[in-house]
Amino acid sequence: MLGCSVFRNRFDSPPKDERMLAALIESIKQRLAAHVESRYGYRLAQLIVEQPPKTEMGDLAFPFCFELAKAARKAPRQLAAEIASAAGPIDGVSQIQVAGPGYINVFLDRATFFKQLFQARSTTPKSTGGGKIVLEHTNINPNKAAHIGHLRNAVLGDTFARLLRATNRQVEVQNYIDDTGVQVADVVVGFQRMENKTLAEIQTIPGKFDYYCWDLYANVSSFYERKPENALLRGAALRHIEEGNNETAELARYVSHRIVECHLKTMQRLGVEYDLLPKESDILHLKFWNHAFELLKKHGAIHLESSGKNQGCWVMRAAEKSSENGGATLDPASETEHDEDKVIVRSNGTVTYVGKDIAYQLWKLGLLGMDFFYHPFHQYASGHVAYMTNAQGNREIESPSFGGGSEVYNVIDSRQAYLQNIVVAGLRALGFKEQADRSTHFSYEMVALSPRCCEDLGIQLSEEDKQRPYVEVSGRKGLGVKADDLIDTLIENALQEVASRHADLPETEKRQIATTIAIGALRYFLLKYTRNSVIAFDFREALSFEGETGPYVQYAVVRANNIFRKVQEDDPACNATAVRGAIENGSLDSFLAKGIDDELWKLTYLAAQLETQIPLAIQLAEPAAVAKYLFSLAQAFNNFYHKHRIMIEPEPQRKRFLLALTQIIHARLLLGLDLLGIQVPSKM
RNA sequence: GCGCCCGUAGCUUAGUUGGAUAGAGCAACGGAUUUCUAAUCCGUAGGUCGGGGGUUCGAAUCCCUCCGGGCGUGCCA
Repeated sequence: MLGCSVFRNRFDSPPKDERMLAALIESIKQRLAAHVESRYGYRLAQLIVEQPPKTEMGDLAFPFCFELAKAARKAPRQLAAEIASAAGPIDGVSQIQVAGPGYINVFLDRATFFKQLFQARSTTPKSTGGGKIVLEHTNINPNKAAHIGHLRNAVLGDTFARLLRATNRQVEVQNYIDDTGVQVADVVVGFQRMENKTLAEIQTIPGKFDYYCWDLYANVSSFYERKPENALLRGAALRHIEEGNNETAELARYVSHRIVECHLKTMQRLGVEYDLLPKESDILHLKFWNHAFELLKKHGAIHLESSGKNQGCWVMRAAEKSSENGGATLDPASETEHDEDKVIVRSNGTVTYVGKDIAYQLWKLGLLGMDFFYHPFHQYASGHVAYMTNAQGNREIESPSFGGGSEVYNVIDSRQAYLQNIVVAGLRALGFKEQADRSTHFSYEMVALSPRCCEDLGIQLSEEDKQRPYVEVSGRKGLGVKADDLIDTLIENALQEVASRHADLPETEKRQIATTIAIGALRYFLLKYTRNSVIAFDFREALSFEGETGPYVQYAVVRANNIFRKVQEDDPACNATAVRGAIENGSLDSFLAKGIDDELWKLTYLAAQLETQIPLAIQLAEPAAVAKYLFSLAQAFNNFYHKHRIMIEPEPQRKRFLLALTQIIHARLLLGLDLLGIQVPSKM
């Protein structure tokens, strides 16, 4: 379905160096640093490399002469001139220039670079070592349908997992199921007390169960407000669910499992899959918490409060949360002022979510000395199986091993930063300092609704809310855009476009193309914003297929495929094998030696940068960096597409060169999109 | 009150961890298609980077302060 078959095996020959650009930069850096040290006796603290503002000024810029100027007591520009003339020659570098007030600008050998880039098999540097990474994302309360906020979480987490895996890291994706929380309890109360339904009756509810519960959940709030005694039902239900082995717990189990199935289905539409679904109920029933509780008590990480507002609770104190060694060094004078304290165990003996989360985090890092049982829960079309935890089972039956990660990323929205800090503080208090350092709260801002979006949805806003830049999504109020609705709308819109362009295609193919475009649009939309930017959701922007969107990038790939196909139809000798051959047997050397002009070099160099963008995106934990980069590459390619008609290019060598460049870009766009979880349709 | 985040063009935003002339998209206006399909491209216009002070060769980026907005600070999650 992707690309045309002729070009599929274009990277058959072994690569010279998989990390060609990164390796080249590294070797140039080392050369320059060594030169500076030997000549000026100065060791540079860090060697910053950047890109000059214009291609004509060079490919790499080194501003270190400004730093060196102080130590060497010379003008930066003079230093730069000395170094530029004395540092060469360097492999892969054609010349070194002095620029501006003292930059050292390096020009790469374009012909050599182009050939190496063409032959590079992989554009992702493989990291060495590093154990398993446990990546937790999605974590939707199993009591209602997924909404756009959940989609942002899942797409960020899924994309980050893809990026890590692309660099050869082992990643285990976990989707935590809070099946014993208040939100599930609320829906259970709704079924039992508002609708008076038995389990058997609930089982016969047809259609989208998550949608049914979405409405029910929204109505429970007003049910609680109606009579004070109604509100007491929640606590009772929660207690029954936690205890297990009763009718309420059975009902909760059915509801949560059926909704988890709905969530998996929704997420699969976006290409998001999981390895493990750990359930909170299993953490409780397997006494993970009891064990963690003992550890916390033993290390003095939590205290039983004997007076004040938290009397009878086990709390983690503010001082302990920030304490490095976990020792309680509280000022006795401030004993009564504990606004920052966090209750871990309530006075009725039940544990809060954070407490359970500490136990879970310990297990994820292999520090608990306990394990779940597992069973296959869901098999994907790919054959991949998502396992679910169990509170009982047979250890003899072979199941994959889960947990015990050396690093943990928790994809959780930024509003929970306080709680995430407490979880990490808990690790520190137990003496697991290194593990605490390797636990990352992968935080992101919420998806809110723009006032216009609320209008579109027919939601009445108060005058106050209308003045706000955005309105928060609220599952409790049923205020939000459901994920499946949004995806359906996107597909319908895309289908209209496809139908208008390709009326002759069979219906199933039209729908398949529309779906690929819709998912591409949605994933890109959720990824193009950096993590700490609030997305004020707006239908017009989310449904757009033009400008900075997923379909724009997909379109560039489709165009490249069209070039390959058309050119070969027109000139059978000009196929992928011939192009590769021309590069490898040196018959293009004379053309390349004449020089790749600035315009085409700029494009080549941009295409090479995918491999530096990936580690950057991982280091910053910022998938948006890859999305932004791909858009700029697609944009540059579209410009190229208009300027150069490859099919009618009369000069054979130039024609092969342009095709080779198109292949280079096509391969990077395809790989980059795949890392974002975006596929490319056969036609657009 | 305290803590964290944000403020860049009319709107939505990026900015390579302090570098050269702050980039995009949308919207607006003017152009380009008998084409490797225009879900595209080119051009025009639009910026006191919230205000002020500081740090230094150099600040949208770091520090201080003020203004404006958001989130958190639950025996909810």
